[in-house]
Amino acid sequence: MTSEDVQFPTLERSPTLSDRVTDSVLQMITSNALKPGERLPSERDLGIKFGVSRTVVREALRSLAAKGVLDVRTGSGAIVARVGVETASQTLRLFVQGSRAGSDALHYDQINDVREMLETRVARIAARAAQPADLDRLRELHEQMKKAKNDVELASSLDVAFHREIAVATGNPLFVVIIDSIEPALLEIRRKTLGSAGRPTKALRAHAQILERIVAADAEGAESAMNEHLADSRAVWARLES
Amino acid sequence: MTSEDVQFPTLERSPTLSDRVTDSVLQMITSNALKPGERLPSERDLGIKFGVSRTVVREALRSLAAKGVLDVRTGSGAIVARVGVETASQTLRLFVQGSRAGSDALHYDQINDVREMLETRVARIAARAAQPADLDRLRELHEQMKKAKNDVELASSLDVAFHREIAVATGNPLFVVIIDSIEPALLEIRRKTLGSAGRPTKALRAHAQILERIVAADAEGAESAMNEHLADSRAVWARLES
DNA sequence: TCCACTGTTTACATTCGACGAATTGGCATG
DNA sequence: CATGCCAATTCGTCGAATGTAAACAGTGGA
Repeated sequence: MTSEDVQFPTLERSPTLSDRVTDSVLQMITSNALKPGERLPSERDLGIKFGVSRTVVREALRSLAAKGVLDVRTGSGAIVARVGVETASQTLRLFVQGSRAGSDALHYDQINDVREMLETRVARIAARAAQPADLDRLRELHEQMKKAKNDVELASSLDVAFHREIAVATGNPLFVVIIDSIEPALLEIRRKTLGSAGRPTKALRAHAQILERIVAADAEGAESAMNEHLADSRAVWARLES
Repeated sequence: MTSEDVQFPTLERSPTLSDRVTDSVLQMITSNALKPGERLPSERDLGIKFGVSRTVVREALRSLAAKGVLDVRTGSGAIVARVGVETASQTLRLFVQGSRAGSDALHYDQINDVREMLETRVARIAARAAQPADLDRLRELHEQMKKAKNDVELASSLDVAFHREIAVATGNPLFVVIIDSIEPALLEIRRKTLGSAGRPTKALRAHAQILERIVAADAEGAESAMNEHLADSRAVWARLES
């Protein structure tokens, strides 16, 4: 009898030792057995507990630190951390960037779909949730953009930053992370559209109106103002692309 | 004058060697100097190039692998990869989970804001973008959920999976990642609301209508059907919370 | 000529041991 | 009781050695 009817196990790409340690520790964290702020045993002790060398433990901890769930510092040890906006944003940005190539590429229209969905809703929510400090920052960014009217590069950054700040004003970090993920694409678009004649002043006017509606806590008004702004922006982009 | 109004710089503790190597390689990747599919030099060679030990290189590569930008396999080497949906979703989920505790906690209402924003728009886009295969999967999930009416646990999973599949049907991976990030929260909610009397059949009816509108490629109809479904779901939730 | 097998080489996986550097906490001193 | 110093802890980095998996190239047979 040859090996014809043997059951081939679903050959699980043998996880490396450090992968297994990573999963194990990660699961302890996600299951809340280890809470943020808590300190893990030393690398040496972990190695003993898992029966692996310290090198393996180090690589596992290093992976978790890269994911943002651990903060490991010299002399102190590894501390369970909460994944911050920066980490989440970075990963999502890498995801978007990576998805923009290849056959199943993320098309510009798809990013724009996300943007429209996000920004209209964000404008609405910001209008009813913005705190005084948020409004101050928005005003400040708007003023800076007025002054930077002739510097396309700087104006683009400020433009995108203005939109981001509206997301911050909602008080919902998820909105911030999402807008961060498409930030490079937005910046790219902005650089091109702002070069178009008359765009800077028009964009400034639109921003002024959005800001005014947010300050007035007018959710509907803020949303429709943002909607117009986006529609206009889209029109300019369509003209440039052709 | 004491140290009352001095600006304490966020003293950046000296980046470790492997952190610097990580940044260096990551920058090569984001700047497209290294394209997806390309192979990096061996760990040994990298160590020589950077003037560090192989251990340091290994930890750096391991970090990048955790971020999803590298795929390192035994015998072959490290290959630049595109960050996949799974990696992005995982990080975002960890972010959401971590944000649900503490004083600045992510409140349920905030997750619901994201959900409403996402699902209404997703339903609309899916209606005009869904492919036959997507529709098949949606129908299949719906059928399964019909059968699982009495198993709250299973029905909850299928319910959430149905919503996720609508996001998949848009063909836009960003929507999928976003819905994945709030999946645990959705599941939690579903488990509770589906326990309520009469909910299962009502949810099934709503799903049937959404599915029908998507199949009919009726964007407006799909959006409003989803809107009703969400409003209803929210009402049940509000009743349960009080 | 083409294909399958096999041995070699390359590259990662893991271990051990050692030393340096940063942090912490306790202890001695004034 | 406050201060400053020392010692223990823990991570950071290095180097060498051995095991394992994948790719490669050469060989023999059909």
